Amino acid sequence: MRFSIALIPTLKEAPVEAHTVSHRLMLRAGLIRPLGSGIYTWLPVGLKILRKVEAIVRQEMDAAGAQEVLMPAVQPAELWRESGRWDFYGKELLRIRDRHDREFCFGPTHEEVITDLARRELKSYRQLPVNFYQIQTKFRDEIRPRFGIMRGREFLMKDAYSFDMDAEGLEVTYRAMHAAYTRIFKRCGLSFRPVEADTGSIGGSSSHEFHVLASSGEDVIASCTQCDYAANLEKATSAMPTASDSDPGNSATMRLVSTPGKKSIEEVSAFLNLPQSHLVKGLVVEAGGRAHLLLLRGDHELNLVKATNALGLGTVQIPEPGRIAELTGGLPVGYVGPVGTSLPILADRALEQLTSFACGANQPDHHFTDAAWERDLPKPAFADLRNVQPDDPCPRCATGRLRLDRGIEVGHIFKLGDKYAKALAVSVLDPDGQERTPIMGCYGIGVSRVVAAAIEQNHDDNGIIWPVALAPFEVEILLANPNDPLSVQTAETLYAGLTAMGITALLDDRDDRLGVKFKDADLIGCPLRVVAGGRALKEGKVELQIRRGGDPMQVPVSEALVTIREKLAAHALMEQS
RNA sequence: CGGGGUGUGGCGCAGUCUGGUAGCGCAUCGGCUUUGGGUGCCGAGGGCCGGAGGUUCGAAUCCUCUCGCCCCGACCA
Repeated sequence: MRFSIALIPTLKEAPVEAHTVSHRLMLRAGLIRPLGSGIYTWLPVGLKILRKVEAIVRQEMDAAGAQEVLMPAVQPAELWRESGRWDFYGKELLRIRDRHDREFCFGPTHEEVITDLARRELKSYRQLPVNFYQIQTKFRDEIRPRFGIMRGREFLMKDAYSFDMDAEGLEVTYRAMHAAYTRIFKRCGLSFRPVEADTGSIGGSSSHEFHVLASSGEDVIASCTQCDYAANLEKATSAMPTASDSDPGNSATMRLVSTPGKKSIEEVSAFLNLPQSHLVKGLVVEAGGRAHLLLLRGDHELNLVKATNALGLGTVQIPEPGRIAELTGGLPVGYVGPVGTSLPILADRALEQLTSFACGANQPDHHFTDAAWERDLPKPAFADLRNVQPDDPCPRCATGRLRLDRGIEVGHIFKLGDKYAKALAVSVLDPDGQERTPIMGCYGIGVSRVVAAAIEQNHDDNGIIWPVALAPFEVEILLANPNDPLSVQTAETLYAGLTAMGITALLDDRDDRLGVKFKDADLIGCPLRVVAGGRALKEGKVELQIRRGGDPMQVPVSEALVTIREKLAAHALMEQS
């Protein structure tokens, strides 16, 4: 591509509303332009990157035996009513009416459509297992779109849906997808991690997320420093710490102490001169239409997903501050505790080991100290309710410790079970001629999000640093002096030579100063930069520079093509290891 | 949806408090200059100041309504 005639509208400054690195760089490098909240046009260079990701995904899905289809973006409401999601899905579902006033939605996902296809076309166990996928535009009417492409409303997604005869079959398919995803992100040259995930509202028995590691990631993932245990924070658990870690081992009798105005754990801890780990905090939550008291160690943090799962009463909600007083009979926030409360109690399992602790006294401005289970209050039910913390012991191996990293979720695989197949009455005949409901799995990759995530992970102050596998062009040739015939000839020869070798190149042939071209080249971030012309050419050489870093090198013009090919190959190999 | 902010040439902003008919930098176009890190100079084009209504002799500026966008929160593969 020739820069001079291409639409590559680079910007010195990004619009103020763009804060995220990838959002700013995508705008500045001229990859995308906004059209509305959470919707973007992909410009020529940006589209090339998107297509690179698509191609890798497509190749690996095909190689894993999945079949590509393309389903409608617009789906009849009837189908969604059949699965029960028309009412359940909420406002995120963009609903539309046609001229006959019939209801439709713009698909945020395609379980219904694929399941409808399956019930029409799949009749026999001989047709299974099958796995269908598509790469398609989705629309989810997010409450608050943000971070540019990262969390847009319209986005490009690869979604796949598998049908197996039984759980064993699904297990095989699921593993194949796990392996395919691993190959995909590896080939993209990204640093990533598959983690165990909570199955959440979609249900199903098993789930893994694939996260691109980036300090700006929205999600927190825990992983073991010794073994391969990794899970997202919602799901991650730890081995029980040994009792001596936190237990004060105090047998003094329980005392009521005055703690005027001391509401937070920090305040109470400082006031009573006790470590936060010797305090028990009470959190009033609502679930299943009534209030519950959750107990956590003072230095621990509530995990809402775990609490929801443990209570088993539907979503656990944290009430508004005013509402808490209502639920506790007018008690100010900060003094709720387990001693003498009328609320049902669920305690984090870490508390079981505490032989004595301080806690709110259920009266304003007072706490108890040296409270002990069974002596001062009955032992409540215990469950894992907290977020793991760095250095917690690994739940899987004996020796490892957990570390926490930030990640961007780019892929998610699910064992769906028979939820949709049952709702839409899919059945196939088994070898005995009996009707059976197939077991489904679903597998998503946020294709457009991968582009943004790659930038979040690979950039510096000057711009994007593309992995070779995703780069819009593998090489950018800077024509140093457009008015010098020898420079022009060198650049053109290189450009033609690279093209003939199947190496994609961007030729910056604009009538501009070299400095301008350097800036744009850094911004756009092609893996290898070649300067044709200028001082190197005086000695019959061109200058090569790897965008990721290192010293520029000068090579004779005659050797340039071969050297470029070698460097790119070596670089790509390094990125995918 | 709750709270906060913001809308002025393509982008970044000033002007709004204290009404007098719109300005700066970048970008764009023309010319000269420069030519290895967003060169310097001269000149030009481009804005019904988000929209509607109101107050006023006069509104970017004051009032009312409305729309878009951004941030925080809750929510979310």
